[in-house]
Order: sequence, then C-alpha cells, then structure tokens
Amino acid sequence: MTEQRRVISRVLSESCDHPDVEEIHRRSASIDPKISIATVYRTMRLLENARVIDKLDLRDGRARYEANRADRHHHLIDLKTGEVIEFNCDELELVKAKIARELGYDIISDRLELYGVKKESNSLTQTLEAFKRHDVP
Amino acid sequence: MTEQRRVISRVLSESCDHPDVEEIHRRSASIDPKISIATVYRTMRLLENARVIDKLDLRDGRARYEANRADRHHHLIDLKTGEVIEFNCDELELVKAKIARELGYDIISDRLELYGVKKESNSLTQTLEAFKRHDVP
DNA sequence: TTAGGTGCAAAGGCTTTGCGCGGCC
DNA sequence: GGCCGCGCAAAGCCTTTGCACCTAA
Repeated sequence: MTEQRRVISRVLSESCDHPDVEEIHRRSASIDPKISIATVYRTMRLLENARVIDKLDLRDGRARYEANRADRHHHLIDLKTGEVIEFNCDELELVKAKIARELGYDIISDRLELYGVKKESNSLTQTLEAFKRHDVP
Repeated sequence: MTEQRRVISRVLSESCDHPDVEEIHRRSASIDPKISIATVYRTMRLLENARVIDKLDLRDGRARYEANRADRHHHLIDLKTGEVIEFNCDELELVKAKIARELGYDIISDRLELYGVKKESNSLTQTLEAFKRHDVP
C-alpha cells in the first residue's frame, strides 16, 4: 500500500458524486501534489478489478467512478443540469431477473440509465393528469 | 443526397447486427471503394441526429449502430461470445415509467444492458439448485 | 535488498476537423 | 457559379504503456 493509493482511495471514499479521472486527480493532487494522472488511471483499474469501485459511462466521453456500495442502483441523468440521481427499485430487479431467466442467461452485470428533464409543476402533462383525476382547479 | 450517403444508408438498413464504424466502412467500401471513413463518421452523426439510427455503447470502446426501429428494445450481451441479443418487455417499460414519475422526470431516452453468460444445463449453479430442492440424482 | 509502484512522456485507439477539390443544382 | 459534401491527413481527447528511478516492506 503506497501513499498514492492511500490518497486516491481516501478521495474516492469521500466522494458522493461521480467524478472522472481528471477530477479524481485534481482532488488527490490537492492532498499530495506529486501524484501523477498515470497513477490515478492505474489505481482506478486496480480498484475496478478488485470490485471496490464501479466504472460508469454517462455518455460524455470519459469514464466516471463511484464506490461500489452494497445496494443495486441505477442512474437518472438530468439532461439540463447534468445532475446524476441514483435510484433503486425492487420491481425493476425482479423484471431483469425474469428477462434473464426467459433468455436462459445468468446475468453478471447490468446497467440502466434514464436520461430526462425535470417535469415542471404546471406542465401540460400534469394538467392532464389532474384532469384525469377530476381535481382540476 | 450523395452517392456516399445512399450507400451507407443502404448498408445500415441491410444490417441486422450492431456494426461499428470500421465495419460499416468495410461494408460500404465493398460497394463503393472510394468512400472514406471520415464520411462514414460524418454520416453516422447526421443519421443519429436525424434519429434514423441509434448509437450504442457496448463497453468495447467503440460506437456501434443500429437502425432506429419503432419498437423499444434493449440488449443482452453474451460475455463469452460477444453475441448481442435484443429483447423487449412491456413490464420493464411500465417500471421505467413508474420510476420516472416518482422522481418527477420526463424521460427523453434510456438504455438498459444486461451482460451475462449462457446458463448451462449441467452447471454448478443448477446442481446446487437441484440439491436445495432435494432432487439430486 | 528487491519486487513492485511511480512519474514522465510517448504512443495508441477512436473520433473529429481543417483544407482544398469536386459534384450537383 | 455557388454551396455543400468528400477525401486525406493532421489533430484531439481520453487512456495506456515503456522505461528508468524510487519506495515500501
């Protein structure tokens, strides 16, 4: 266990977001300025293979990472703000398992991403939904 | 509409798999050898923006493409063979819609990928399951 | 001491782009 | 004739890697 790996691990465990390699390097370098980005890349692969972290691809051309927590979860990306919202859903897990069973496969890993925009409170959709519920003002 | 775009469009519409740019270029070049890969890249972006094709990321470092059909479907990738199996599932669509509603978002696009291996008839897993059911031979 | 890690810079893989030429309307 | 697209090669971006030095155990 080298100093560099210690610092990078600490940075990752303290991150609640989904930083890319450059950002992880920036945060690590603020603790120990002599850490190189090559070491960050090497350490990320190490931690990924050890299943300590998960690599994400959020369609912006670079890898992002998050600590591998115990809970199964997926991501909703706000297309206007770039914000990443995590969610989990038992029903979803059951459907995935059912699909895999029907196709005759054991699932090793999977990912689901939703890309969307926040529904506004006075949107047409909501108005229509209120109308359907008969509680239109 | 140039000859190049015609050829590339034809190649895409005749493809039932999920070719990458190099493969699309290869197929196009077999029809018209003077098509350059830059034109393929440019045409793919054009067609993607026009929603004629979908760009896929199957975790192998390069973009793959498929014709944008009407049906919503997702992909199961066989980790041993690389084979890509398409599936669709109404129940899954309902669950996604429910999640989006609960989070207060309108979904613009989404993707789900399952990565797995074929379940073998005599696998350890199945043996263990049989054992649990007390019907081991 | 020594096996393995690190820093630096070069190289790699996929994709984009500047530029001059050429075809289509 | 003008606009748009093409081919070619160079450049870009993220990531990996060869090599010599260094460091943790």
